[in-house]
Amino acid sequence: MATIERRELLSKQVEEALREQIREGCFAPGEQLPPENELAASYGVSRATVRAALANLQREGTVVRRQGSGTYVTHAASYLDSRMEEMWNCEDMIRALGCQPSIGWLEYEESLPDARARQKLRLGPTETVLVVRKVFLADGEPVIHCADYIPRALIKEPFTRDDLSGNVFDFLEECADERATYYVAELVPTVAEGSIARRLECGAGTPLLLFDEVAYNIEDRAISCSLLHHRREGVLFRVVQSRP
Amino acid sequence: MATIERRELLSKQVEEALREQIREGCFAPGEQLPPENELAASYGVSRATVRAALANLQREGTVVRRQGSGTYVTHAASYLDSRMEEMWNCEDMIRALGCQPSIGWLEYEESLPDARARQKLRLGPTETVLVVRKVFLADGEPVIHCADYIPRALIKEPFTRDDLSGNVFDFLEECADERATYYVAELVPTVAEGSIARRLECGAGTPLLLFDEVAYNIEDRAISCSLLHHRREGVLFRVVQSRP
DNA sequence: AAGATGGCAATCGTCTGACAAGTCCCGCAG
DNA sequence: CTGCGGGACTTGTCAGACGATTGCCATCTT
Repeated sequence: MATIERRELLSKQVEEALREQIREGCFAPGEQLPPENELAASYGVSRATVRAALANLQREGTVVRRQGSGTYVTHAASYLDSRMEEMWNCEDMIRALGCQPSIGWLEYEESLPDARARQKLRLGPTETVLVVRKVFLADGEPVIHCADYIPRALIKEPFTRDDLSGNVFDFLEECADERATYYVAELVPTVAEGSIARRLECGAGTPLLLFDEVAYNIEDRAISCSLLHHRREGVLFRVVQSRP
Repeated sequence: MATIERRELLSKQVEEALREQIREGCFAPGEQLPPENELAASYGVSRATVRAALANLQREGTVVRRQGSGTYVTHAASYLDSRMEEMWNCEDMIRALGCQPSIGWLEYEESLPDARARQKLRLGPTETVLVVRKVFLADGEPVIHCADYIPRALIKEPFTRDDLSGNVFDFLEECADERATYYVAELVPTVAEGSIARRLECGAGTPLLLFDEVAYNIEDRAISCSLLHHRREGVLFRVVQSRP
């Protein structure tokens, strides 16, 4: 059964098109965008649709809008590729740093979840999870230690080791027909120790950033949780906050 | 000259009202919101305005909208108070952790900026900055070491030590008539050492989270930059990412 | 009885046209 | 040269309509 490609919302398409144009430099930071009416005409949509797209770009800080004046591209637009919101998988994260991603190590098992995962995934006492542990390399150097927990009951299709080497959201779409609509990540600064220090090939005491994530589907049910230990000298992520 | 209170956009007011109702539990996670037409009627605005508000709530992950079905409050809504986007100042940050904020130490000076600040603020070689360093306490315990750099030329009003004890954005609005429209924060995991370890009263090697921030006004000019060292066991921040 | 099918109402997405509110610029009077 | 309008332009809001999708329910088929 081939997955039916949901037609994407028009406003989403316009939003992506504008973001792409900004990314490519068609509109430079500081520059004023064409007025909404012109944008609407050039994309062949209504002004309401353009406004929905611009609202999203404004919320993410890519543009600012001033009533009576116009819509302007901000400096923050130059960080479009290294923004946290784009960080839906480790490989893109590594590419955003300008490095080549690869998998350094991978193991998986089916088991009863620990208390933490059971609570995060809201599982019953007998339900099992698929645990996938892997290390991502950036230009050959280990930078992320990742542990994904997926409720076993969700997985409907048989899978191979290869299916697990991508990111967990792609795996869920393929083998569980579940789509992650949003996730909640908790950020905890920590230091390397034990097996994680060993697998990341860094000394105990190296500063790490831990992401403790839970992903939900559109029905608001937890479909996976992950522990991501990030090791990296220098900037790890950028966060842009706007207050229109 | 009293600052003229800009009338806030209607959609922004509706957005804030809805967020408040959700925060207070009038609409629980999982619950369906009234249809857009009803919301519009009950707030006395047009449906377009309600839709603009809902679009923002959706983007921040507080609600999801399903065409043909309705708008639903998500689990992520329960994290509304501990979300990173609300983190425009250290005191709120501490309050979000359930602690009482206070200032433990404060010093300031006017000086030539170091290369880092000069570059971030795009200053000429002779321009000076006001540097404010302080330590925030949560229930009496030091948790944040903060260093703000403000271009001296921006400050038009005389100020006292008290003006500096609030957050930098309030200070800028009062004494420089500048409003921060957005900021870019870079997250760096690090460990305590030297004077920062001493002022945060923690041993060298304690994991810290460093925020390297630059704030911009609506004209996209850098108006301040800050270095924030956060010390805290357990969860520091939550990030919600949605993919509608 | 159980499942498949079709229609219907509810809801969000998009369109159209208009007006209000705010900003910017330029000419004009002083 | 300076200050003051006024008009053109742009974003914000309004109103009403229709299209697209979903969920429900009655009906039909097996």
